[in-house]
Amino acid sequence: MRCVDALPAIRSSRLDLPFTYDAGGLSLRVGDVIRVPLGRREILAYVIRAPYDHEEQENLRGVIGLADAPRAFDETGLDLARFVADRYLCTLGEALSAVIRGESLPHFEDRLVRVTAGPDWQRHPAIPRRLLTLIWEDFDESFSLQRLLRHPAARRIADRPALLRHVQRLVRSGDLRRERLLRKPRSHEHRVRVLYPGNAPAKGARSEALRKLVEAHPGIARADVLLAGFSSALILRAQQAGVVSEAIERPERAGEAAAAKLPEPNDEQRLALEQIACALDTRRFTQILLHGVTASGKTLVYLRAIERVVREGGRAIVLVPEISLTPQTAIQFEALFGGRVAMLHSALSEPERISAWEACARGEIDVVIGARSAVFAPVRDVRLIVVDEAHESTYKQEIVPRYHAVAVAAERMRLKGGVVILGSATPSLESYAAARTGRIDLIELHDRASGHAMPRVEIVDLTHELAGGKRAIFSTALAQALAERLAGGEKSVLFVNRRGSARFLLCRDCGSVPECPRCSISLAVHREEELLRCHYCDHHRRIPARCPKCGGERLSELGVGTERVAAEVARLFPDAKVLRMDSDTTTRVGDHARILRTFEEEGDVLVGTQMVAKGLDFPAVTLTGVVCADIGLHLPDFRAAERTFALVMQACGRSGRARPGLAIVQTYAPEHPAIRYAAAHDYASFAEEELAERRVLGYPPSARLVYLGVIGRSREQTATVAARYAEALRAYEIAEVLGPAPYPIARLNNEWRFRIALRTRHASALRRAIRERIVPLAASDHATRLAIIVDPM
DNA sequence: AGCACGCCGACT
DNA sequence: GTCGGCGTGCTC
Repeated sequence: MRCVDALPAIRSSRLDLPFTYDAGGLSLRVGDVIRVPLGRREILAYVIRAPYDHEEQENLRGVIGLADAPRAFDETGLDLARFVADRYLCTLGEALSAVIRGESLPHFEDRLVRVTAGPDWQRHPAIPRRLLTLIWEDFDESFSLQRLLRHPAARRIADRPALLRHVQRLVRSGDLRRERLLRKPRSHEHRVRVLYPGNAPAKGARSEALRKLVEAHPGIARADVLLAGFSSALILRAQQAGVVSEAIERPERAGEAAAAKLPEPNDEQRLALEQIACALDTRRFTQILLHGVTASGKTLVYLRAIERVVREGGRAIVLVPEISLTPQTAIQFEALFGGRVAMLHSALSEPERISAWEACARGEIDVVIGARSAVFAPVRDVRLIVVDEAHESTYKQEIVPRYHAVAVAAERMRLKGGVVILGSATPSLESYAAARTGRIDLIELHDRASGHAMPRVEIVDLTHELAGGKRAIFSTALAQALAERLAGGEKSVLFVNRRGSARFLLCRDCGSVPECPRCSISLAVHREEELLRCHYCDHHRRIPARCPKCGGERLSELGVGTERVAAEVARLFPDAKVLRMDSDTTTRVGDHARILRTFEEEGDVLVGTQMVAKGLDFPAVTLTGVVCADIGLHLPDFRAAERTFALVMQACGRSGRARPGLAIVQTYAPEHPAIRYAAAHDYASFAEEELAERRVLGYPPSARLVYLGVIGRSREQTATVAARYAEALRAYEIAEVLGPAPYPIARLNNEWRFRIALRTRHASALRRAIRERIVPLAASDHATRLAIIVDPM
């Protein structure tokens, strides 16, 4: 009999088993989507083992047929999902959800059809009248169950299980009829909306800028233009006026002379490229840490290395932390590789995203650029994966499947005998330690490609500065440096790693601080919106004029954020053009680029969170200030020092990229190694010292770390369950068990959270123990959830 | 995840 | 006596 193993297309932490069906005469491949019976239902399932012969097996039900859909994944995708499931302790189905573009696959949709003109109120005393009115007055005659469950009004009436009960009752009484519909999304040819210059002259500066961009890159993707900060309204107007024209095209192969467009590498870059070429030629798995100071020209190394891979018939993936921050880099790639490059970013429409993914699977794409999920792109013959800014924590996915893209990239190249390049100015200590011991190769770029020196860094000790009760945001040195730039027409960038205007509101009379009712955290002050906001859930309320506790009027705002700093600059320098960039001001596609453009054209001071540290490369910036380097330094997180070091290094790297620059770092801890060494641009010394510290404390890379989060509504119950898991693990003696202890934020969204930290040198044995002993325990506990975080960031 | 089965309290 | 609550358990 021809058997086939298939995994139900149900995303659940239960039901982790593949089922075997009778394949009949169907020819099926791994990743095909099939229709199969399961219990009394028909469901969709993914083939995870192609048909194989097996002696007569009883009770096997037959595959109904192939769903009319593109293949959901290929062998590589399945291998990577297996790796993720094993390494990060999730089910195969959960791991596959990262590999599969769910939107492009068929799915069953439950639909409800109204049968009666109106339900008999009396017959359904248990169903809220408002729900009946909603269904019979606001919904169509036929509607999807999903829509009802998501409808805001319905959610206000009852929670999901209750709504399902009510619906079931209406179905049974005959007022509603259930239908199950197989929805098939259509498959897309890879088409891209592109822009060409038109004949009409542009009117207006923005229109002119758009025309220039399109003239420089005829055939540029519309999505790239959006990302570059041009609004769709502006593009539409320019089209109507004939300044640009739009076409829908099938991307073409780039010209042969691709390499000729690239600048010549300098000596260091040439050496790096030779080493990469050697690694590629061995066709054996190699990881290379490309440690290059900011502005050392790592991008040119990437471009040339990829160009070589593609020239020899291979393909490449480029991972970037966040494309919207670096649209210019992305445009460089497109200019070089033309239609053979697929950019997976947030400005793409859903069909564009699907079509790009499918074009990868069809072999039309040589170079994929995207955020962490692009590591799963279904391209074949990948010989090189570049991870830019590889130390960034955005490569770790915070939701299930909680994978790290760098680990997945390494696994992918290990399977294929390819090369991973980890590019960074401040490598993670894990990768640096691996390079030091020779487990991965190391290439260093010491010089800025521009030839300019690193900026001079001044540390300002705020404990001295603010002695005598002086409370200012800017030290004398920073205020003066700002004044000088403004007088000289140069630009400044100020970093504050906190958004809003203040971290909390303090009553000077009774000492109380307004806290989030759902989380154990103080509410941040947002002056512009006049709101107190929780940065962890969406709770917000008006800023009170008096203390809600005691009615006192002496309310202070403590802990500065971007808003407050921007306001302070405006107060001190009323003529300065101040811009602010943080997640509050960059909610739409293109906002980053728009703010940066305004800053370049007319801005004097840019105030922002860490996000301004990337992709900002303006010659006129000669001053960067870190307003308070200590934010984050004392967090209960073993990476606190590493993060602070990286932030200060990045911040300093923004200054003086074309002229001599200055960086001022304000801190209460001037002697802290993270700050001292960053100011000296001395990565190696910082790494040595921090690695020694990690060794003593048993933190990565000296040991592997796993967090088990136990989360539930009841504080006592959650604590008890967590203690039970910890006890069970202590009995194993394969890991040091710390805790359980409350999370740094013990309550989030009305749920209590306890954490067990596990430190071990036997990671795989620990994973097995968790999988075999703790996961089943957690599955049977209804009051709590278990979150497993392997190798936390 | 669905959907059965199965066992206890309040209504026709 | 039924209806319907939700606790376990199974689905190739």
